[in-house]
Amino acid sequence: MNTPMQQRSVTRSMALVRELVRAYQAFEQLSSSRIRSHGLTPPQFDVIATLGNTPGMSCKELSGRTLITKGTLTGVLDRLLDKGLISRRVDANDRRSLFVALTAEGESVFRATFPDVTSHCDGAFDAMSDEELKQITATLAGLRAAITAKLES
Amino acid sequence: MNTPMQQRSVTRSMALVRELVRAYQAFEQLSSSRIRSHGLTPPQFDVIATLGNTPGMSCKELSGRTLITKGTLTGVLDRLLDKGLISRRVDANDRRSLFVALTAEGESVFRATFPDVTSHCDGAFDAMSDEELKQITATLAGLRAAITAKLES
DNA sequence: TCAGGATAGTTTTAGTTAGTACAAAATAAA
DNA sequence: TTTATTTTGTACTAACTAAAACTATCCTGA
Repeated sequence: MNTPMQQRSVTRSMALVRELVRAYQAFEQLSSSRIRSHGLTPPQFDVIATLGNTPGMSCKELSGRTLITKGTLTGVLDRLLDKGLISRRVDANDRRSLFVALTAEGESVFRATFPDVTSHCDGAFDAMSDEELKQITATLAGLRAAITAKLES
Repeated sequence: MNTPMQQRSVTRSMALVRELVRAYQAFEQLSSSRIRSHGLTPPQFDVIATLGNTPGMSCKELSGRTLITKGTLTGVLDRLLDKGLISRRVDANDRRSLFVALTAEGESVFRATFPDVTSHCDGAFDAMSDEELKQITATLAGLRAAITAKLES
């Protein structure tokens, strides 16, 4: 059992954390359902969206930009390859490296899905002013900074 | 290609969403690493924490409180059973239902891990005042409300 | 009472995740 | 050059995830 003082300390951030998790989950649900309606999973969409409007990139860069770890990325790319949406070929300069790019069909999927998903999600914030969005963004950045600081300690 | 107007509209909430995701991921990393140091996974800890200080409950109730879907819960409970931390027994009143509770060892794991994990995570917000926490919580609640409203439309 | 529907939990399927180990290739050091 | 280290991507494992199908049980209304 905790003393009352410890209990109070432990509980101090609980409401905040719960709201953070809920807001995140709500957004995930919003974007995920729209993405799945296009026959893609969220990580697959993430890859398509990252490759869109680029000439392509290495797995390393793709992994860094999408925050998908390299082990996971292998499987995601496998499935996109099966669907014919990407191409994978060895880099001429560095034979360890693969150059990943959208195929013509991948490009067309990108053009069809990306604006739809982003504008749908954007619609959640129609009622907010630019100023409001800016303030919330700053609040979230501060929150992340506090958590990151603790992570690094 | 989008027209400039569409592009602006699509991009309006991007910074906000990115910060929301990052703040969430940072918190997940903070709590997850502490939980894993106790030899539990986050869902396993979630179950232990939910069962702690209760006489036990059905899978249905456990699923509702932890937000773990019932199919996933089966596997999580299997592994906690293997570790000897929970018991599962058929409800006498309703033979479809299972009554899940912590074992003595599960109770002791709860007492050892729960205060440690929550106080560690709480430490991220030491530099913030109660007032600040309250404001951020309210901001997040508003954000969630906006997203939920869109979800339901 | 008994047929149909609702409910509780498990199983199945497809996919994502982190983490570890690994092989091949590139780079640095001796 | 030969050795050592780093980097890139893949393979594999254990765990988690949602969703849908399935099984057993319960309940309700004719």
